[in-house]
Amino acid sequence: MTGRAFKRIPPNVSFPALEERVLDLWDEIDAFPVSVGLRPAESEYTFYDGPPFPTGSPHYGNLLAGVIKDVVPRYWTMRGHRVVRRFGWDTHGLPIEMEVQQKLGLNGPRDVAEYGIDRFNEACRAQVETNTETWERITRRIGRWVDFEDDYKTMDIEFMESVWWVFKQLWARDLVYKDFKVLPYSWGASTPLSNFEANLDYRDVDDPAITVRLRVLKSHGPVREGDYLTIWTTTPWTLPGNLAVAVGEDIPYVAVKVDDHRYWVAAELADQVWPGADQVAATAGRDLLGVHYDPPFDYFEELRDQGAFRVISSPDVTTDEGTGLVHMAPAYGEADFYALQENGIGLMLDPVDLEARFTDDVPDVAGMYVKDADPLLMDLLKRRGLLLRREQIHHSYPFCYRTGTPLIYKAIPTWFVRVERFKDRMVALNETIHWVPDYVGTKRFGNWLENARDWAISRNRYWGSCIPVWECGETKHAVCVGSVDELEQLSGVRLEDLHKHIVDEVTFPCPECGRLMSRVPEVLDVWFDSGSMPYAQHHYPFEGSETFERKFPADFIAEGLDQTRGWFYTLLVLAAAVFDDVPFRNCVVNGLILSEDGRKMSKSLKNYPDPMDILSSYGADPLRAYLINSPLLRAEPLRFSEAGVREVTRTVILPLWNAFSFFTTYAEADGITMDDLEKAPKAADRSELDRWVLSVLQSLIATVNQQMEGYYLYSVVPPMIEFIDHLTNWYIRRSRRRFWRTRSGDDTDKIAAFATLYEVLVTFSKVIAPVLPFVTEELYQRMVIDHRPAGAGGPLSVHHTDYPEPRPELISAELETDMRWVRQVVALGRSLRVTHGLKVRQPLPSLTVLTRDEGLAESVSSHAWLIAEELNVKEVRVGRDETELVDLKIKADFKRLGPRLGADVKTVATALERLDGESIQALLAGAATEVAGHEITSEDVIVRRVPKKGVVVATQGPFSVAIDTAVTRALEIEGIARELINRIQQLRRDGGFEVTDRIRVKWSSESEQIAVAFATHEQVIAAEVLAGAITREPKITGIQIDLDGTPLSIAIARVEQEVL
RNA sequence: GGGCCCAUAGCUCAGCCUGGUUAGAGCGCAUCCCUGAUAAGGAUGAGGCCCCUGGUUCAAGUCCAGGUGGGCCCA
Repeated sequence: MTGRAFKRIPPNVSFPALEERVLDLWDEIDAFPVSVGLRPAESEYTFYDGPPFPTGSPHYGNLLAGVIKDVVPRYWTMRGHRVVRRFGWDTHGLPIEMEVQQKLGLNGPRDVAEYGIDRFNEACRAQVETNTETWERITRRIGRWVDFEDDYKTMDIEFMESVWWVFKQLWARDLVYKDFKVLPYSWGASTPLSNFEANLDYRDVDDPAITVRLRVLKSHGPVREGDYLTIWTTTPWTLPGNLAVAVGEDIPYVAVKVDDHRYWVAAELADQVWPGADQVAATAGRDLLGVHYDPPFDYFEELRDQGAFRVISSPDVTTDEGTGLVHMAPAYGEADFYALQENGIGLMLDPVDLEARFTDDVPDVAGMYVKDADPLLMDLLKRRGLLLRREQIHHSYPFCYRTGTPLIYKAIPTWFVRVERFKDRMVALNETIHWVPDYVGTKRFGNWLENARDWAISRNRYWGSCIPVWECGETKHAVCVGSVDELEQLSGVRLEDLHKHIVDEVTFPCPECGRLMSRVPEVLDVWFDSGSMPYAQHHYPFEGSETFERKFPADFIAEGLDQTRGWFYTLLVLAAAVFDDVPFRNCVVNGLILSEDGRKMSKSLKNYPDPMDILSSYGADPLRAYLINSPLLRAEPLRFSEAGVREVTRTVILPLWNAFSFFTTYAEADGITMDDLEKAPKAADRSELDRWVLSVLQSLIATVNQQMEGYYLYSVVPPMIEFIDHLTNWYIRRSRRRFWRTRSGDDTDKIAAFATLYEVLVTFSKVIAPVLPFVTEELYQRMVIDHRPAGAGGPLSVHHTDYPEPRPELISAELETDMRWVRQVVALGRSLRVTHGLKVRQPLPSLTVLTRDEGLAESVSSHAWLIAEELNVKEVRVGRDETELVDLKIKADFKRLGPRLGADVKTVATALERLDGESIQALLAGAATEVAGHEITSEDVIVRRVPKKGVVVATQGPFSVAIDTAVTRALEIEGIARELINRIQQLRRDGGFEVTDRIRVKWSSESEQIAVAFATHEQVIAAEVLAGAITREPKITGIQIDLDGTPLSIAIARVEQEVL
């Protein structure tokens, strides 16, 4: 035990500076690794880090994810589990490639090829390394404990080899296939984009819109040879790729006669396309099916033999715009592609290369960029007599968010995972995952799974994991390679890097024909990396199988709502396909952080404060609590506001700090030591206020544990704020005097108070430590570590301690209820004083609580002294007869009567309101009354209390509070004495006196009242202001004070204690 | 176009699942108080077509349908 007294902690503090010191302390004592190592390996609680792209610097979204991924592991660590936290880096993919392209001044794949894929990929690798530094700095600053040394990067060979293994598992289960897919395609980046990427940059632009006629070759049903089909398109460049025209089977079509020609068009659009023209024939779309026509261009005439150039059916045809006959080019529209396949035209025709230039198959425009070819193609159509109309349309069109070039839709050979085959299993597995909030899992993610489509996993890029498939150019035989060893066996080459520029060099003979096989050119979607991380981070199954098995599935992951289709999905796809298991058991999903104006945070708009600035002016603790205690944790968006961060400092951190400062101030003043606290009576024997605050604390612990166990992080901070209110605005406020009682024979109560506050502060620090790791650490260091005897063992950090668990023996529901009533009575009493202009310093004779509720009456009378002291009244009475001061009004209890009386409830309610006082009394006394034909008892009504005119009464719920305002002469004098105390205290403060300084008071005044007050209450005044002597002087040069209109001079001076 | 979510005080949000007749909190604002925690703390007050329109019901902020506006994801 240590006999060293507590040292005063000043109330003013710079939290950011404090946090920096705590960070250094953590480094010094290896706090994070020790916190992991302290817990037994068998108790492992697994957490997967969702790897971020190390592009740019981290934004609030990353910080939020980081905070959640810190709070939960800190909690479970304190609950006794080992939580290993490896940082993960998502190092591949378009974001990095684009960053590097810009840096190197490369525009698109042609430049990359010229620059050299090897040099390019190495540049990407270097870029990743440079970006990681900022991340480490800000992650450390926000207090996130995560291991940057034992991290994993998706570009490490071990990781990439496991990805190959995962791919091969799919391959072996026949879950991989190759097909065309029409994708948004950026010719600037020479790559297909995801739909998400395609949506990033829509712009309003002008495009051509042309109406074209196609000649019918042969009569067919209502259609005659020489008729024309009318089609409409905004992408003339797709016309050379035309293979069919689609109609809706149930859409009515008509032929109109113009200049002796018959034009087919949807009936609904006929007037728009051919205003005023005569309709000479009509039929349903289904009768047009099979009509042969002459294509707009004749480059691919030979395809007619394979079924092209006829009218087909498509459910996607609408009559919203155009002509109701839709030009179909399988390479440039997803709907086109499927419609043609459905109609047995399995052809692919794509005369456009990967840089969006026409191939030599279209000699008229060969080599031209497709959009530039539009005018030429239109001229050609005109010359062929097919162009009916040429207009401009203003519409929004997608652009590549990276290169700013217009996107086109284009069929790309693509590798797919057959997700549809096992999606039902995924749905079933998902039902076993605990999602917070739950609707994200059941609705949003569940629905998404039910509609899951096969996953396109290939990308035509450079910096990524390779698709480990080698193909023979001759026989098309394909071999999937699942490891470095396997590749070595096949090729004799042992690779030490698995990136494209290395792997593509490796070839081996085809087992079927003996010619060389080479790797397919595509790399994998980066999401394949992310989804493989449970296995690949441990280099499973090549090593670490035991580790992997222990850590799969994860107990907990957390990411943003936008990952529903991203990480959450790919994790589940691969886990379900390869292990038939869930990849994680609990998932916390957070919402999106918007700027204060409700828009997206945008670097270019600068509509939000820099995260690092917030951290250095407010600190990490308030930012963490602000983010955790926000709609974000319900997966709803938050408008980020600096004021919100400040608010947390004021409502949570400062009060806690003030309580801490209060304790140390008086502990120092009194020379309190740990030895003293050890001698405190045990909790059950302490005063009621002590037992109450300990009970409230235990209840808080129960609540917080329950919420944390359910991952309901959003329910954690509000009860903590409530507790802080109980602690500071009631416990400390009402206990203050107990802390500054001077040393005497019986210090038991004072020591009990100190011990209680000590226990509360230390325990509460542990409770809130996962959310506010810094300030709680400081408190723990000063309160616990500084007073630990040299050589004694024990946790070196609050984060090494065990999380508090509720001690039921300390909880008293009854006491908590009592105090709730007391605080309500006090609130009403305060309100009465304020509304009637009765200062609290003026003592009043009495306060009366009126209620019919016996329990409430009991609570109040057994705590009368508390209320009296707080409200400065001489006596607190409890009365049962409310009618002296309030009028009782009753109202129907609709909730009870409604179901019983149905429509009659209204009549009864009206009748009840008209009841006279006597009947009300009788009813409330227990008599049943007949009202409007129904029997009504006191149970059926709600009582309202209205203060009578002319009394000082306030009511709330089941009780009323009245104050006697008659101020006697004695009370008036006492009030003045309290004013005097107040002024002298003010002088002490202004004079910069220590709370322990003794003083001498001299005063001078003409007022008899003041003289009487000093004389009558000299003892009290002297004791309150620590004055040894109070003397009246005829005239002094003290400070002039105006006491409610009466002039007064007071002078105080510090005196040595001996003088007392 | 589809799925999911959101809309309540000037601002940020509870309440809605389980309907009940005076809709709450915090911030901000105004007025005031207290202070042996003092660059804190507290009280009181003003401030609401609970997005709109229908429906169900004795009764709708709450349940249902349809709109409007916003967000995320997907077409």
